[in-house]
Amino acid sequence: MARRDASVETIQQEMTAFARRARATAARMHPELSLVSYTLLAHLDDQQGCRATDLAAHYLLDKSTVSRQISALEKLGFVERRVDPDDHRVQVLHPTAKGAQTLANVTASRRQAFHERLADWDEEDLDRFADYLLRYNAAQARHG
Amino acid sequence: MARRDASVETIQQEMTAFARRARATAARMHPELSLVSYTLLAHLDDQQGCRATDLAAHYLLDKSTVSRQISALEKLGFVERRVDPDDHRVQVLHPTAKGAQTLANVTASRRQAFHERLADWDEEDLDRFADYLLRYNAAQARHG
DNA sequence: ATTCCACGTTGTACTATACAACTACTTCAA
DNA sequence: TTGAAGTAGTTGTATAGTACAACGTGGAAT
Repeated sequence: MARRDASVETIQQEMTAFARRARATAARMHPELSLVSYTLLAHLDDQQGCRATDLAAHYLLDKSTVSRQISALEKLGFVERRVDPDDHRVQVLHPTAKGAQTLANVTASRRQAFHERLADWDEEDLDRFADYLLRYNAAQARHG
Repeated sequence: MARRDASVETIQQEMTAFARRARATAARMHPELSLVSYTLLAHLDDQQGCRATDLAAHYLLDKSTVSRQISALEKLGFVERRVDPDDHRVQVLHPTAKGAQTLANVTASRRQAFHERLADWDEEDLDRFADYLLRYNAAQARHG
């Protein structure tokens, strides 16, 4: 049991340390797109457009937070709103061409940073690490 | 190379997803001690006291940020300042008895949450996951 | 003794966030 | 078919965390 406790303790400490740094690191690397904006824009790109409400539900954010983030992305010309013809309350959000391009640049640069950090890992370790993270996040989603 | 790319992509996505949620989760679980306060207080406890400058260096925070965080912890009665007799510019920071007690409570509750999330993992996986996180964070510290 | 450096605080500004109150629109049921 | 209830989104307000710049005070070195 002692070994198990030690592993859990390390996992907790390291996940916490990572979380503390993540925002600042992202901001330093990509001043043009904060971690939150990046995530929202990536989701729009991925889903081929969706509603603000969907973003809020998916990322556990208040709808007012999403509303303001989307306004900011719109001011930057990265997102456009298309009113749903079937329901005039709804705005379907899409990345603009410019937004998609910026997203692609940031994604490429993030990807490169991760590749550099993980350059000396062998494939088996990478594969297992990815699985562990998926499993951990899924458990967190279930247990709060 | 495709498998390697896929793993890196997953690691990136999952680390990002985790980072986005961490603060809010911590705030929900422990309203009395934010993630940042918790971390700083834990460091003081761990180090048997240290300077504000040391905290700033260790956590890559501006000294003004640390100053305000420490002020808040002091107002809550969780931290006390002892002026260094050898250098009157320096305040050595220590958790108070109350601060240490609160820290112990939060730590216990965090530990339990992690244990629950990781309950169905076997020991070998936990051990490897802990190693991977250490290795990842060490690499991030080196490569920014 | 003067200049330079280190430690910490305070003023200011910005971002992310939540909650509550509101408007506009849709749906459903009497 | 109309009125009640619910949904989508915005805006007002407040808070936390953060950085940068300017500052005061105290130590160190030439």
